[in-house]
Parts: sequence; structure tokens; C-alpha cells
Amino acid sequence: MQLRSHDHNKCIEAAVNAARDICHRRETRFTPLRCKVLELVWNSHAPVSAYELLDMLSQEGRKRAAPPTIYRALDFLIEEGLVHRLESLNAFIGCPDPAHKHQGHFLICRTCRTVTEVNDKKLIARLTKAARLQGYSCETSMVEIVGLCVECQN
Amino acid sequence: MQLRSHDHNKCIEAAVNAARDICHRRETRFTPLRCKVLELVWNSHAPVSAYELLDMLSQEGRKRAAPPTIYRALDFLIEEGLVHRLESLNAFIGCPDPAHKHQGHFLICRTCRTVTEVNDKKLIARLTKAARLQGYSCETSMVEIVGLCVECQN
DNA sequence: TTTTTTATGATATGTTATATCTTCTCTTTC
DNA sequence: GAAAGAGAAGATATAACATATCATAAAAAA
Repeated sequence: MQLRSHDHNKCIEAAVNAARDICHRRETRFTPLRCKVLELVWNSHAPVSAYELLDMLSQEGRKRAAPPTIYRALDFLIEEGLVHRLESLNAFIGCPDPAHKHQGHFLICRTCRTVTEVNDKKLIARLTKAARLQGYSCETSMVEIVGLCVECQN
Repeated sequence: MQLRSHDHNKCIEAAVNAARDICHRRETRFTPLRCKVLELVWNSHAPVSAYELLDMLSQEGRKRAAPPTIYRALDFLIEEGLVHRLESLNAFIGCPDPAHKHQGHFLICRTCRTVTEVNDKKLIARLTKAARLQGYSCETSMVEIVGLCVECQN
């Protein structure tokens, strides 16, 4: 895994606290369900699918939820910038820096499936430029790079 | 549409001829079905979904084909670099430059849905660099930029 | 407290994709 | 040319991902 042994509970806790704080400031509702889903998304640093989240929810003792339950929660979390969607994997991952909303750009390790978010100003500049060269504007950009993470290269 | 009035039959014909040539050189089989699917993909400069292709195939007088038929043809065409997959749209588009295999990077117009392929060396360099900065290698990269094309900006 | 709004539950269905087994059609070999 | 083998396509079933819609509940506003 990308992040060597670390206290992952702290990751989850930090994400939840940040989310609560952000939603409070924005006066959006960080309900118990949304909180729970965010925790589940943060269960690992690997992306997770909607139906995996659904299974996890069931194992929390709740009655089996239906797909819209999870998709609605994910929609909210994505809208608030707390979670990103990985288009090439149909999967979701927590945003490590939700304070300012942004489009996520990702590095995906092909062997351990760990995903790392990139925040590269020059990359964003180049994406905008590449679009402009063809006369397009750049409103949002999906970038998903597949390769090997540091660990898996050894 | 991105490309103003043009003889689109020429686009299709050129794509098919290039494909036939490439497959012949590589000794891979450009069968009638694969050829037909490539033509259908090239019916427009907008991306097309697998099930749309399936519908189009049916309207060609053939007996209704099953999904694996189209997915297998698409897998072949993608493998040969004749078609690209747009991850964010679950759709497919013909490659305008199939002579050398490459990962496509795309500009997607949010209003007319026209897609233009980008080939920007500096962008590729920056993607590689962004990955390396985090210790990742860059094997393939998916880039899909959504904005407005020249026409739709007016 | 009543009204209104927003979130969640429940049911059904739509959309995208693959696994698997069979049949057909070439190509190779004898 | 016939038999064997390989690869492509057909057929069936089902898996995986996602949304529409209506009902109910909970929270906020009036």
C-alpha cells in the first residue's frame, strides 16, 4: 500500500471531522447516513465501488439498503468535494483535501490498486492550453494515470 | 459540429482503408463484422455507445446481435488502436490517426458532444512528470477534458 | 403547531458489460 | 479434398453499475 503502516483510524477521523466542518460552514446537511458512507469510503486508500459500499452498509447491522441510498449519499459527497469519482474504475475515493473544491486528478497503481491524488498546477495549465490550441474551453478535466506506485516498483 | 460541412463518407472510407491496411500489415483479421462496426463507429464525430452500435447493426438488416458481438468487435478495434474508449462517457470513437498506437486524450464539447482528439507532447510530458513526482510510473493516461468547442462558444 | 422542504425508504427498471458454451468458418496439414 | 485445429461469431444467461418515481419520515421554517 502506498502509505506504509499508519494509523488509518486517524485518516478516517480527520476526513469526517473536516467534512463536518465544511458542511457546517456551507450550511449543507452532513447527515448520519452521509457520514457513515464517507467513513466507508475512507476505509482504505483504494477506490471502492457503490455496490461494495452497499454491502459494507448492510454489514453495519442496518437493513439492506437499496442502490439509490448509496448513490444519493455519494452524489452529495461528490457535490461537496468530499469524495471523487474515478471514471475508469466506476469507483469512488475520499478526497484528502476537501477544503477547496476541485476536480481530482489521479494516479492509480495497477498492482495494489492504491490511488493517489495529484495536484499539479503545471498539469492543469497544460490541460487548459491543450484545449485552447484546438479552440476548446476547459471546464472540467478527468485525468487518470495508471502505472506502478513506489512500493510496487520494487 | 466540430468539423463544418464536409464529405463524411470520405472520413469513413479513409478510416476503413487505413484499418484494412494496418491489419494486413500486422496479420490480424479485419473481418466483415469488425469492418462494419468500425464504419458504424465512424458514422459521426461524436462518441457512440456499445448499445447504440448494437441498434445500428440491427438496422442493417442483420438479425439482432447480442452484446458480446459488439463488445468483442470493439475490443479488437481498441486493441489495434483503431477505436478509443471514452471512460467518462462509456462510449467509443474512431481514432483519426491509427497508424501508430497511442493512448487517446480527448476534448469533449458539453453541448454538441463532438469529441476531438488531442496529441500534445507537452501534456504527455507533464503527465509523466506529475506521476514521477509522487513516485509513480506512467504507463497509460486517460485525459478527458469537457468544455465548449469553437462553434458552441458562439 | 402547521407548513414546507429535504432526506431517506422502497420498488422497479434502465444501462453497461462479461462469462460460458455452441456453432461456424477459415486455415493448415495430411 | 478430408480431417483437424484455431479463431471468430452466435446464443443464452447473468453480472455490475445506475436512475426514475412514488411513498414516508425527519428536519427546518413559518
